[in-house]
Amino acid sequence: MPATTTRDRILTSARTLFESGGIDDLSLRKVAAEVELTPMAIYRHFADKEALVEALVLDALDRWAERVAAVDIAEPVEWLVAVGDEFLHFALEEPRRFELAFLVRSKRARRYPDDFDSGRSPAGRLWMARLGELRARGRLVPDMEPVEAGFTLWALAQGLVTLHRAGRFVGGVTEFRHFYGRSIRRCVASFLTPES
Amino acid sequence: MPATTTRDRILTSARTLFESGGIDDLSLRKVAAEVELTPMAIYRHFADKEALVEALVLDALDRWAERVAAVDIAEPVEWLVAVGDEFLHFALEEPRRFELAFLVRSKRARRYPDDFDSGRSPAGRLWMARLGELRARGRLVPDMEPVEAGFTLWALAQGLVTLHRAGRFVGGVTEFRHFYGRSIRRCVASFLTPES
DNA sequence: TGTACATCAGTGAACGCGCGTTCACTGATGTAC
DNA sequence: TGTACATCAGTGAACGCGCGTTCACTGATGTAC
Repeated sequence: MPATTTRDRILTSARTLFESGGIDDLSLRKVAAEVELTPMAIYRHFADKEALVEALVLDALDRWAERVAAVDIAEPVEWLVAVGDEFLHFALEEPRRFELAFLVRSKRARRYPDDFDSGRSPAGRLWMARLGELRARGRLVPDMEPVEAGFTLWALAQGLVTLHRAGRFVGGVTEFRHFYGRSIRRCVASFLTPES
Repeated sequence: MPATTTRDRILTSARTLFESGGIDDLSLRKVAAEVELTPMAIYRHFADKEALVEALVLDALDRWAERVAAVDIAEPVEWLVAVGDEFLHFALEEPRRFELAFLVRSKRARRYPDDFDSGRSPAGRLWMARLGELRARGRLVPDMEPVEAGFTLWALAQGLVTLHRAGRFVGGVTEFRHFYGRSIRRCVASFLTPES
């Protein structure tokens, strides 16, 4: 038998509920029913509903950091493209966790440029490092700061995913993947000076 | 005295409520209170709440089409950049209408690529025309379809605005405007072959 | 070794809220003959 | 010219729902002396 704490079981249920129907499907009463507890028991473990959601956001941010850390490519440009792909996979495979990490307004959300300049964001630290490397090698276009390049790439990825999620892209997922891949590559390329 | 119909007064109230607090602030009961009618009177003019929201979406899409149509610049590249700016202004000046036009999932939403290829979207017709012109002049990068360029630009703009709305951008609005402008210009430039 | 007490997870009933929508209706206005 | 009737905007009460959170409580477990 797994030694899960009640707190963990609450979190797991909350995540499951959120995954099935987003924030509208997440109510303390439903969580309680799944965990087979009284709604009030939840208050023993979380101050209120907001605190529970914050915990879910943290979990989602961790998951994203994990995914980024798992990208094992040395060449910085290829690494950036691969992380761009990872962003899409995250959005497609765990759409609700993606939503928690990137769409929900939360105190835990990362902010440009402070959290990235300061390395407070684990995932941000990684892409800042690659972009910094490129800059050191003189491969970034003049006047292009690493943090600006990263944020722009992020915005493009997020925009594409948002439009896809909002049903603005008619074709199937495969077609969207290709479109997304081309866009990201083009965007990365536009930051770079041609290799000598 | 203005000859407004009850339907119009309902729509106006609904828009006002939506503008103040988004979809959560929009209830038939509140609309009714503002119009000084019974909630049930609304059903005389709209089938149900969803129909009312659809009407708001249509209104927002019209507003966007209007704004795009008002951009009076002949040179296609400059026009594209100006429309990119217009997108930001729309988002900042009428954030809720922007939300209705670009973030709410709706049957009326424009879809890539059908609605743009077919000219069903009034705003889309305009940017397709400019990009088509650039392509005819051989100014688009090889293999770049006008509709793909347009959608990519849209995605970048939407991503930047989404991140800003989600509080991911720390600096003030002015700083964001500059960042946004640079990104859009770079993106447009990346679609173009250098002028001969 | 036994006992008094604090801690802590969880209960159960209730409060007060706002929601979309149903149903059967009223009363004024317009229209056909 | 008068009358019967249809149309149509709007009313008012009620239904049934799910929500977050309050309050006072129970009963088991651990701990200090």
